[in-house]
Amino acid sequence: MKTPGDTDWAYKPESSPGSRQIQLWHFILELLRKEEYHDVIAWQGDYGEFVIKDPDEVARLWGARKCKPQMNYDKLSRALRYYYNKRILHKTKGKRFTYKFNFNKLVLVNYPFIDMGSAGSGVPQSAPPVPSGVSTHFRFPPSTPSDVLSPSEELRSPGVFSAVPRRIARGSVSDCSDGTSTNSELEETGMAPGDDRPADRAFRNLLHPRLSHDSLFRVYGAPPNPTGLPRSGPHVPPHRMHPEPLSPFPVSPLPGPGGLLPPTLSPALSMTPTSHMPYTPSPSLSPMLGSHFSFNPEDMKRYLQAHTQSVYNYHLSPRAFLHYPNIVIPQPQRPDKGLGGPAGVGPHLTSHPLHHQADEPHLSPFKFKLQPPPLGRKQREGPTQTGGGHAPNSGSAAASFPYCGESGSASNSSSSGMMTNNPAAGPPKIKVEPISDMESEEEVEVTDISEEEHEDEECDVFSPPHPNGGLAPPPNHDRMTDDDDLEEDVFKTPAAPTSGVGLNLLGLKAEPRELNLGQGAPISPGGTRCIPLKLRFKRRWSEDQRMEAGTEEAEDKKSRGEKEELSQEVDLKLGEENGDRKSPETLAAPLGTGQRRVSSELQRATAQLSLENNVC
DNA sequence: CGCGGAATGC
DNA sequence: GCATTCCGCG
Repeated sequence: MKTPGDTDWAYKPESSPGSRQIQLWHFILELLRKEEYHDVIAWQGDYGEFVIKDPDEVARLWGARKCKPQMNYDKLSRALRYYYNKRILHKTKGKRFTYKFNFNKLVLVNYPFIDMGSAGSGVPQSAPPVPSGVSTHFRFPPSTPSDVLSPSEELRSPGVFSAVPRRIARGSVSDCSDGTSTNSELEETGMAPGDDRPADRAFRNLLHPRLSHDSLFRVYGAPPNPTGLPRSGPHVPPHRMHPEPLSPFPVSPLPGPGGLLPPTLSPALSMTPTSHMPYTPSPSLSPMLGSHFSFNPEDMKRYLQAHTQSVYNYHLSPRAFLHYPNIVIPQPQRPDKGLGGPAGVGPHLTSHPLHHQADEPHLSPFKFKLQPPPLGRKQREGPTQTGGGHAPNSGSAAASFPYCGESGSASNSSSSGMMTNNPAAGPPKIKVEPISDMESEEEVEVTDISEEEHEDEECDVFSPPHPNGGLAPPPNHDRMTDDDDLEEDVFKTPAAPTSGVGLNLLGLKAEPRELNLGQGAPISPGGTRCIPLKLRFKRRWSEDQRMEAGTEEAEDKKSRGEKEELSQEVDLKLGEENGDRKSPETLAAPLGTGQRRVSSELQRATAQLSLENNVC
């Protein structure tokens, strides 16, 4: 059902300016971070909440940007509304023109570097939706200093957002020229000196530039509580939090030996140290998507370890491991709340740096999923003209959005054919969003940034305690049906490889394997039998789900929930009834308590791995 | 105001 | 995919 090309739209960097036209939410973010526009739109309220003070103006600006003179708030708001389903935004009820970014889910994958609030001054403390209160900027932790890029090199690149533009007057709409150059208005090449604080600036430069195009990596930590409100169950150890939300730089912008990454900032990210990830994927592949992936065991091992560490330390979703069927993922136990552990902050987006050597910027094939595709209306339409040639990198202004690159191969996709005829095993074309977790994540999801939401439900309407809790996914049917083939392919490939590789991998996984779910599935060496692997994964996945219950929004689809439901949905409902989320034990129950023990072991194993590999 | 379906365009 | 444009409904 899915082809590499069609599943990733949400993950691709393309959703950001540069490759295609700017998206509304990007634009909004852009405006939000500029003081010049604080009169028209500004952060307000809790994290992510913003109010459009002057709808018409915002619409005008938007229209200008898109060269749609006819734009008006009504239309713009429609577009905004579409984001509800995408979970990028939601409406703050009761407050006019007030919306809120769903930062828990949305991870600015594409724009992690966005400043939410400004740099200079503008940001209202209340507003900075920025995670971790750390600062008002999104940032992603550099892997290692070296990795981070040489300042010199990066300095020149103006972040699109970073600058301080001169504004575009309302009239300046003129620049419709673009079409592609997304930022007419922002063409600030240089940043306005005025408001950039050195540190700030340095930081930005540090972050964006190069890394930006691999935006895939960044993530953004979930913000536990930017507002500083006391929370009963803080995920973040106090000492890790930066007290001053406003301060863009609670920490030195320059990565120290340890890099920014340290838990301090955005644990969310797993940008594991590059040094650990010499994993070299095949060209364009995302392990999951690609039909093939070639890798070298050693790298893989390192990668795995690094990742494990990340997961372990930061609570990243182990799901990320799903990409590597041959590997048994140690599953860190999710501490029930009390353990805030290192992870503390939230988390959640994991990335997989796949590039190789440390000094290289990562261009990762991994993609993050922002959200499951909206169910959209029925199932109309079929023309998927994917590739439509985007006229992307027109190089010219590239300055602003350095990304572009990638997408090439995959994105073109060939998907169109499939969609239309999609034989689809079961439901013709139904997407099961609520449980997107399972369905879609399986293919690509790496992210999921919202794990800790359960503790702060107040902040996100869209992410109530997860009903999914009770769900006990069938080990192997149900949703496995149609992706099977593909999955199989993907999974198989790596395993099958000749003896050499295969063995190595086996060795790698051997250890964890024992810990893994007891007698999960027999696995044969050489990968002859791949199926088991798959099953194992499924299982793992299931467990994962339970462990992370609470994560996804169960309801997100509110109304939609009633529409088409699959049996799975029913299960979800069960969980929903119960106001509070189930304890892990409860959740685990379906699978057998034995697993819990296993988890512990896994945890230990993971820890060991971490230690061993704890290079950074 | 705000919502969301439908059609349409790029 | 992502709007844009219309539009009826509450």
